[in-house]
Amino acid sequence: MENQPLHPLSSPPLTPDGEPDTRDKLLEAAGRVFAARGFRDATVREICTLAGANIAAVNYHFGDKLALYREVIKFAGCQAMAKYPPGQAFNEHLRPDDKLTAFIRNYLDRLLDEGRPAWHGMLIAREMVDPTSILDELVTTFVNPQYIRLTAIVSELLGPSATPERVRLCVTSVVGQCLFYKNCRPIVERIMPEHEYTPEGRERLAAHITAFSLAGIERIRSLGPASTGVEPS
Amino acid sequence: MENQPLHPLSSPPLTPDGEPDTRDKLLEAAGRVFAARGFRDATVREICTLAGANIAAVNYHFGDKLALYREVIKFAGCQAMAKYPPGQAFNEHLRPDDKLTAFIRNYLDRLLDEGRPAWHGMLIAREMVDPTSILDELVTTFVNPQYIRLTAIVSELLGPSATPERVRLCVTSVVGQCLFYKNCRPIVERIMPEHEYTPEGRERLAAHITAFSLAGIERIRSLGPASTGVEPS
Amino acid sequence: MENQPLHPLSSPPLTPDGEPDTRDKLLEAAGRVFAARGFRDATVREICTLAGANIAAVNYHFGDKLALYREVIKFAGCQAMAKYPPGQAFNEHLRPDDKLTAFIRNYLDRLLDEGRPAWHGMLIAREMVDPTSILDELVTTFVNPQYIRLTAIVSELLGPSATPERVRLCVTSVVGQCLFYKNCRPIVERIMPEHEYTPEGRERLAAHITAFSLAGIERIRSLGPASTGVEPS
Amino acid sequence: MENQPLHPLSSPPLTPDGEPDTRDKLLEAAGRVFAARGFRDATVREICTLAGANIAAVNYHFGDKLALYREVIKFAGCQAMAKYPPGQAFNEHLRPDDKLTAFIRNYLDRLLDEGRPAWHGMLIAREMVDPTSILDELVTTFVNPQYIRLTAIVSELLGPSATPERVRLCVTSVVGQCLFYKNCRPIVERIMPEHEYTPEGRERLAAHITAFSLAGIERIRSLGPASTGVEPS
DNA sequence: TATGAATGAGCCTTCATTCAT
DNA sequence: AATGAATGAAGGCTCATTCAT
Repeated sequence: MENQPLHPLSSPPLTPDGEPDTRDKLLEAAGRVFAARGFRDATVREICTLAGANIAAVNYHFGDKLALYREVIKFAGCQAMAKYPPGQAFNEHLRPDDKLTAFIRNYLDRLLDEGRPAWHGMLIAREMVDPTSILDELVTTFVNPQYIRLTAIVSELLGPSATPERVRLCVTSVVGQCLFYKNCRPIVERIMPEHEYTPEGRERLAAHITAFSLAGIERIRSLGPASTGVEPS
Repeated sequence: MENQPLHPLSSPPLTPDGEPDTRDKLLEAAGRVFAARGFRDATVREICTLAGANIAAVNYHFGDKLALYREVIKFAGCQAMAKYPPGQAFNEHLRPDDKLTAFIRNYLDRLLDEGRPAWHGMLIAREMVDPTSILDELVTTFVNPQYIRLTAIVSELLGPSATPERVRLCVTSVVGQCLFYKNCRPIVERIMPEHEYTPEGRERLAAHITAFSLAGIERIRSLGPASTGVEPS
Repeated sequence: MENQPLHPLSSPPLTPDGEPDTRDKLLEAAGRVFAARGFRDATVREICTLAGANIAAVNYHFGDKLALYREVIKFAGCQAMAKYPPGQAFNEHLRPDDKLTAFIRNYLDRLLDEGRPAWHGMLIAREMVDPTSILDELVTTFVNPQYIRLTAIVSELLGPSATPERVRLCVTSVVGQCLFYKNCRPIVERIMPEHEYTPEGRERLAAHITAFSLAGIERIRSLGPASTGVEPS
Repeated sequence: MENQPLHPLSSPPLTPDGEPDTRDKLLEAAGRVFAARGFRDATVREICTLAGANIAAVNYHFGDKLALYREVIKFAGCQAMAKYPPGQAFNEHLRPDDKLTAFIRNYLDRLLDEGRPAWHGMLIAREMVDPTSILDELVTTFVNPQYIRLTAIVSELLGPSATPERVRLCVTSVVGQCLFYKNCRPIVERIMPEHEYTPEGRERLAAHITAFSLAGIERIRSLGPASTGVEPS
């Protein structure tokens, strides 16, 4: 809510010509501004100023503010995927628990990165609170593939007798633990300031979530066949 | 982003005098509008119209829009706590695992309620994305007591040898699982539409998270003394 | 196309309090600006400035520019009718040719007045070139009653055997002669500068059109029964 | 005010080279756009798009938007005259009343044509409401010759004793009847939808106006010598 | 010769806030 | 105690025009 001006810190990606495209500069600037202010609070003026472009540049290159927003989200999503490619997370030849380890590690890396790809998570988080028409597109492109992969891993760990509901619940248990540090960062910083948002902290976090989740999944598996996945203990 | 008008559904809380205070009507209306649109997108005009008050009423009664927002968040927080009092969640005489069961149940109820107290969670979720100066106050009043209680429960389950970091990680694992359904509801509805946001669904969800978490905590406990809670694999 | 500033010449209608309403001042100013520039070229800024009001006044009092335009047209139409009431033009007890005389006189007066009611004609003329959704409303309210009256008069003059088409053609012959001086004034001023747009000139014009039209109508009447209203002479 | 896209219906006039000039395509496109939207509402972008030319083509070929407008009006005027050449209307060997018949017929044809030459009338009509500096030029080139011819015809019909004012008034009576159907078409369509804007309708209309006007002129002639053309009743 | 990226002025509208009553 | 008329800053967007290529 309290606005402080954004400074042109990191240099935008240069074209081989040595000068970055105006379009790319706008994408870069818009990414930062949208992430910092949200769609509504972000102003086209600030974006253009930050990009060193004219006020009409957004309209010329993207049509309008919303179309720019769409492009930025796609752009940021691709950058995030490019910086942290799935790698071992999608390797079918690992042991099931190693698959989960790899998945969680990769997921947390992408989620908690501090660099430019961080926009993506920020923007998705905003969509969560203020869903836009592009949320569907976002889900299809970026969320769904991850969900399918994690479902496969968890299914394998739960064994063939697991009901779909149990699989689903376990999947969300894993994802929820990861997302907490992303979504609730302001609270984490206030209530547990000792938590380290560093690569090392991320590594320890990944190890914890993996251990915790494997135990949880095993327990659910041990409950045996059930219609609801929930029995009185 | 797409705005649809808010209808005056539930009658505002009447004062014993029979006529609800203009101030209260504003609080009521503002709660709904802020929750539906966010701070920035909410307009003073809509709030006043919904409250049946004059356009200048907000400034008259609260000073300005931000001050009204503060009041609303406190107001909504108290309502949420009133509707779902901690109950057994703070009962010291239960067995540790029953304490956790009670806590998770109570927390989920408050989090996923569909009625008026839902504003509170909505507003906190917005604060998470757009932290305001009132977030500190919010954390102190509503979040901290819950955090302390859950830390105590988890500490008891982990045993005396658990490091603070391990306690903290387990606490967030529990909370993260619960919050996911609140924070990421738009995604849940798209990617797993079979999930039921009903009292029954909530009950099954609580049972799952409790079982999953108890197993996770036991596993972490079994790791034995460690400085970091993470062992080299 | 060439814009020259409008000066606050005539004082707006004062309320009994001595100070004209802002709303009325806006109506007054908008009437002049719309008439001078057309809907599109007129700017809300100029209107507000001329009215001595704030730029947001239009939005506050009328909603938006188009709604203001609607009000202005109604306002101007009522003023025009008030300044030149039908009078004898609708008197049923006159001889038919006197009815026509009265009608043409009244019509020309309203059409060619130089004062504030002139906006009305100007605005209708603009609607003719750039029809807006309010043209229908305009036709119903102001044009239709006149058309019905003139049709009655002409019918009486043509006698009972006249076909509807003949009546219609004669009506438009009368109206067309009158409107020419309104619609094509810029051409009249260039091609026949000796024409006087004065009350006296109007009087002579009315006499001419009446004489010319009565002869025309009689001729059409004398053609006798016919299916098309047009026979080889 | 309500804009609907213009479709590239008729093929632009090809040069003998086989490929229409960009300049001509612009003229063609501009004619349609200016006629449909008016000078101000027409956008250079739409004109260029419709012409399949670059956005900068207008400024390159014509200097600016206004200069293009001038060219278009001349262009359209020549086309209209080419499609409906005066023919018998300027034949000196006809009987006076046949001259009038021919003139009215030719004038209505040019006025109410539905094809490309219709732009001309449309554009002149717009000039009537929003006179531009090119109106003078327009009057000199296209209006004046017609006016002179009609004046001659009417003078002959009125006889040598007719005052200039009487001649003038009769001329405008004739012209006014014709222009009504052009200028007030939106009203005609609303108030007398049975009127047919077809070649047959035009023929009947011409016959009516001719008969009506001849009678009117004869009546004025019969009034005898007078200084004003108007006698006290 | 012709293009398309880029400009900057200006328009309509929205909105929180103020002020006289 | 409360109102409603009025304000002014700012936002998104459009459009004719320019300029380097």
